[in-house]
Amino acid sequence: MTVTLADVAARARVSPATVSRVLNGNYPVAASTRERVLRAVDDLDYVLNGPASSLAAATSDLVGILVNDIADPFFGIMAGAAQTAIGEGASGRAGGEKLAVVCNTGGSPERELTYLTLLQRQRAAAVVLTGGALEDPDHITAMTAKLGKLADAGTTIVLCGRPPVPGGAVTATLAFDNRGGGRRLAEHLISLGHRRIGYVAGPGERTTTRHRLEGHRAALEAARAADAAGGGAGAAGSVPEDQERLTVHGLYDRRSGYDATLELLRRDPDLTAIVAANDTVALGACAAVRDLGLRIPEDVSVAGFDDLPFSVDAVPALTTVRLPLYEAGVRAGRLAMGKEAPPPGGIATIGAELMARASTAPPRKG
Amino acid sequence: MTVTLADVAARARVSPATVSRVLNGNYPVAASTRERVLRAVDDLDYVLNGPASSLAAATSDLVGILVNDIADPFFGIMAGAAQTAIGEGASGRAGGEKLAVVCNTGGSPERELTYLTLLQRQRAAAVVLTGGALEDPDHITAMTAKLGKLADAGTTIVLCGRPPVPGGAVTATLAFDNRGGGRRLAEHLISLGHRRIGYVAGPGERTTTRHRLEGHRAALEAARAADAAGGGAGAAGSVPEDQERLTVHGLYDRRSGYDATLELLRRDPDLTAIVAANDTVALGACAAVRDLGLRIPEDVSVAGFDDLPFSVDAVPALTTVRLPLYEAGVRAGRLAMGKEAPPPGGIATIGAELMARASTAPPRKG
DNA sequence: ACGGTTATAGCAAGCGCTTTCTACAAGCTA
DNA sequence: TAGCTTGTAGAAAGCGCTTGCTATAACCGT
Repeated sequence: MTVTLADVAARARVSPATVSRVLNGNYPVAASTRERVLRAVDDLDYVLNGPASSLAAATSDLVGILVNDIADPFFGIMAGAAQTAIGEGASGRAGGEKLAVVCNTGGSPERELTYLTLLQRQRAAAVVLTGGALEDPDHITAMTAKLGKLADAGTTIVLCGRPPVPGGAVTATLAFDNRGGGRRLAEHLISLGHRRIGYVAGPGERTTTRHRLEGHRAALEAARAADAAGGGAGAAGSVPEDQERLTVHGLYDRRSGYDATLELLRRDPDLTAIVAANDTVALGACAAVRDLGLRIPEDVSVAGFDDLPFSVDAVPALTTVRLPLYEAGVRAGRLAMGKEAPPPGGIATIGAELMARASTAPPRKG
Repeated sequence: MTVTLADVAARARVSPATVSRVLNGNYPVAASTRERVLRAVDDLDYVLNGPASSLAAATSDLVGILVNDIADPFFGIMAGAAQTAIGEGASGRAGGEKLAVVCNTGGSPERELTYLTLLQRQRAAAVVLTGGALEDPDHITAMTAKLGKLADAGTTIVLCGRPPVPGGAVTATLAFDNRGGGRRLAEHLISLGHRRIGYVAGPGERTTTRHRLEGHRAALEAARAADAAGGGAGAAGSVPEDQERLTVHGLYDRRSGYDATLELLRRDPDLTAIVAANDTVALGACAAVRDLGLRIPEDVSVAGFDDLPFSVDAVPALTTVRLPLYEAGVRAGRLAMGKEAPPPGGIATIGAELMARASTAPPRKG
C-alpha cells in the first residue's frame, strides 16, 4: 500500500505528530530529530496525502487562475506570470509549494461559476480572476455571491485585468486602463488626420470591450468639438455623427476581425482607419483590407490592442496599445500569495501605453 | 460555520450516508428521498468538502494538464481542447465534474517533476502531459519513476504530442509525426529547387526538436543522393555536406529566430531558404531576413511549423506544417477520462500536414 | 399467511493528517 | 535543593466524507 505518515514515524522512531511538524516546519523540532525524519521520508519515498492534510488543516495549497481563453496569449502570458510568481519562493521542502493551476472558462459564465465552485470545494487558498468580466446582471449577482462565499471560507481573491467588484470579498484588483488605452489610440489616429474610423469591437457584453470603446468614442467626441471650435472640418473631413454605424461587434478572433472589417468598409468605403478589439482581430482586419485591394497604411490604417508578441512582426508592424501583461500577472500572483501588500483601496490601475508603429499613417488627402 | 453533509442530512431527515449517495449517484436512492436531499442541499447552499471526500474515497476529481509554455498558443490550444473534453459530459450534479487544470512547467524539468508530485499528492484522477520531452537521461529516469508511482496510485496518464515512454505506466500516447513533418517541409523546399537551406532549431535537448531536424536531414540526404544519381547538382547547386554548419539552435521564441537567422545568413549568405523550429521563430526569421534587406520569398524562402492561427496572416502567408492541436487535445482529454479506448498498443501517431503558402517559392536562378 | 426477495436507508468504522493539550527532561534562578 | 521556565515530543481527538455491512419495510409467490 501507499506509505503513510505513520510509516515514516515508525521508521524514524518518532510520533506521527513529529513527522507532521517536520514536514510543515511550523513547530520547533530538534535538528537531529528532523534529520532522522527527513531521511525516513526519503527512504520510504513518502508523498503527503493532500486531501487528508487539507481536511485536517481546513485549507489546501491549491491556487486557481481563471482565464477566458487559454489559447489566447493575452491570457497565457498573464496566467504564466502569475503561476511563476506563485510557484517561486516555495521553500524547498513540502512546506511552501502551492499548486498553481489555470482553469479555462472559455468565456462561458457557467463554466466560470463551475470552476469557482470546484475551487471552493477544494478549499483553494487563493483564486486569481483574469480578463474582462461579463456585464450580465444575473451573472454579476451570482459571481458576487460566489466570491463572497469563497472569501468567507478564507480564500484570497485577486482580480487581474478586470474592473473592481463591489462587496469587499476581493483582496486586490488590478484594473487595466482600457478606457485610457482606447482614448490614446483614437487620439493618435486623430492627430494623424483621421476622422472616419471604423471600430471592430469585441463581444458587447464584456467590460473590456465597453471600456475600450468608451475611450475611443470620448476621443472622437473631443475631436469633433475641437474641429467645430476650430472652424469646420479637419484634414480629412469631420467626425461622423453616427458612431454606431462605424462599430461592429464580434469575437476576439481573427475571423471576426476579417468579417467585421469587410462589413465596415461596405457600410462606409471612405473609412481611413480601422481600430480592432485586439491584435488577433487586427490581423484579420488587415487580411480583409488587403483582400479588398487596399494597402496598409496608405489606404487604410489599422490598429490593434494588447501588443501581443507577434504584433511587432506583422507587416506592416502593428500599431497597438501595450498592456503590461506579464508584470500584471506577476503582481497578481504575489498578491494572491500575500507576498505583497494590496494597493491603497485594494485597487490599482495599470497603464496602457500606445505603441505607434507602421500600420498607421496619415490618410491620403481626400 | 460551513455547512456539512450532516447538516444537509439533518435538514432532509435522512442519514449522512444517504446524502452522500445522492450526491455521488452511485447507489439507488428513492426518487422522493433524492428530491428531499437535493432541496436541502440547495436550501443550505451546501458545497461538498473536496479534501474530505477525496480522503475517504482515496481519489480526487483533479485532472492535471502539463504544458511547457502556457503563453504559446501551441500549448494553449491543446490544453484548452483537453480541458473542454474533460469538463464536458459532466452529469449536471455534483457527480461528474472534474477539475481540469493546466500546469505550466515553463520547460523546466524540475517544475515538471514538482507538478507531478503535487498532483500525486492530490491523488489526481488523471494527468495529461503535452509537448516534447527532455532527453536528459537523469530526467528521463526520474520521470519514468514518477509516472510509475502515479500509475500505481491509480492515476491515468496520457501523453499528447510527446513520444512514447517505456514502462507501461502510460495509458495512451498521442505522438505527433514531427519527423514526417520535417521531412515533408524539406521535400517541399527541395522540389521548389532549394538546396542550401538554413535550419533554426529549437532547444537541442528536446525530442520535438530532434525529430523535426531528423526528418529535415533525411530529406536533404535523399535529395543529395538523387542529385548525384541524376548526374550532378540540382537547380540551385548541391546540398551542402556540412549540415551542422547550417543549423543553429535556439529557444521557441521570436528573438531566437531573429538572432539565429542573422547568424545563419552570416555563415552562408547563399542560403535560399530558412526553416524555423516553429511559427513564432519563423516570424523572427522573417524580420531578420527583411532587416538584411532581403525579400521573402524572392530572395529567401521562410517556413515554420505548427500552423498557429496567426501564420496565415503573416505577410507573406507562412508556409508551415499543420499539427491538429485541437483534435489531439480533445482526444487526449477523452482518453484521460476513459471516454475513449486507447489506440492499439497504446500509441497513436498523429499526422503532420504541409501547408504550402506564399513564404516559400523557387529560388532565384544562380 | 409466511419465509424469501428486493428496494432503501442507517450504522459505524475508518481514510491520513493536524493540532491542542499534556508530559517529560534539562537548564535556570534563588 | 526546590521551583521555574524552556525546549521537545507524544497522545489523542477530531476534520467531513465514503462505504461495507446490517436493518427494516414492502412485496412476492404459493
